[in-house]
Amino acid sequence: MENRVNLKHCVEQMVNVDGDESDSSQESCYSTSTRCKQGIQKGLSNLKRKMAECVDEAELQDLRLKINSRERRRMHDLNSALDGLREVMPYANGPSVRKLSKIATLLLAKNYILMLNSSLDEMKKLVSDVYQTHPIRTRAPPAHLQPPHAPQFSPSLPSVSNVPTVSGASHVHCRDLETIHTVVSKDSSSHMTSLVTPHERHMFTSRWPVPCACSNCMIDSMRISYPKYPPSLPTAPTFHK
DNA sequence: TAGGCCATCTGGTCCT
DNA sequence: AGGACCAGATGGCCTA
Repeated sequence: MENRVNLKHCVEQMVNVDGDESDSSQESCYSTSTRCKQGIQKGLSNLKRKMAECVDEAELQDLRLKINSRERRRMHDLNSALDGLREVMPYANGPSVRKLSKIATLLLAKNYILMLNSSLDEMKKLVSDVYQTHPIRTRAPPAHLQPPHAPQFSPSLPSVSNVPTVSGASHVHCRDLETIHTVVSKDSSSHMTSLVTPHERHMFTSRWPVPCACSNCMIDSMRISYPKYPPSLPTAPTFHK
């Protein structure tokens, strides 16, 4: 926090710089920020004007605290929203499981939405096929009786309840899971039980290249979406307590 | 110990 | 004018 020194002094310097462009004292405060320099060249910003008006040190301090508090609250709200997102993700939610990082949460959410959309399309196609195969015996319900939303059941969808909870694992990949999961599907239970991991189930049952929601597949997508970030991407996401 | 992730502070910019 | 949003900087904590 070396640069957080003497607010009053900095503001005074800013004002001086605006009054006299040849003043080199701006370098002491803003040598690290080109954006600040650009702002100085444009003239007094609202904030600078406001802070310059605060002749009293205590008044200036109060203003700073107020702004800091607002920003803190804004970031807390953002984090709360991210927590809410984590809760509905098809991933371990147990108390002993480390939290997904922010970037991992967002990318997993994106993949999950893609997966849900594809599952929905697949379901629509299956329903359409059924009605075409048995046009007489199976008749579509009247339009006014049809539900407004897509059916909730999807045999190929690794829903929140389907995806296993792995406690205490810092690096989780669907291929690494040793637990045998019994897929609750009346139509395909015979062969589905032999697929031991969610990843295998996913790859077996997905008709299209739907992204798998497991952490490692998600990281693969991170590499595609963010070729430059992070500079040295781990092979699996890290988790926090 | 290096690197990743995070919270916080800070000033600029934009919007209402 | 005030607040929201954004990005840069910094330091702390944790893990491999």
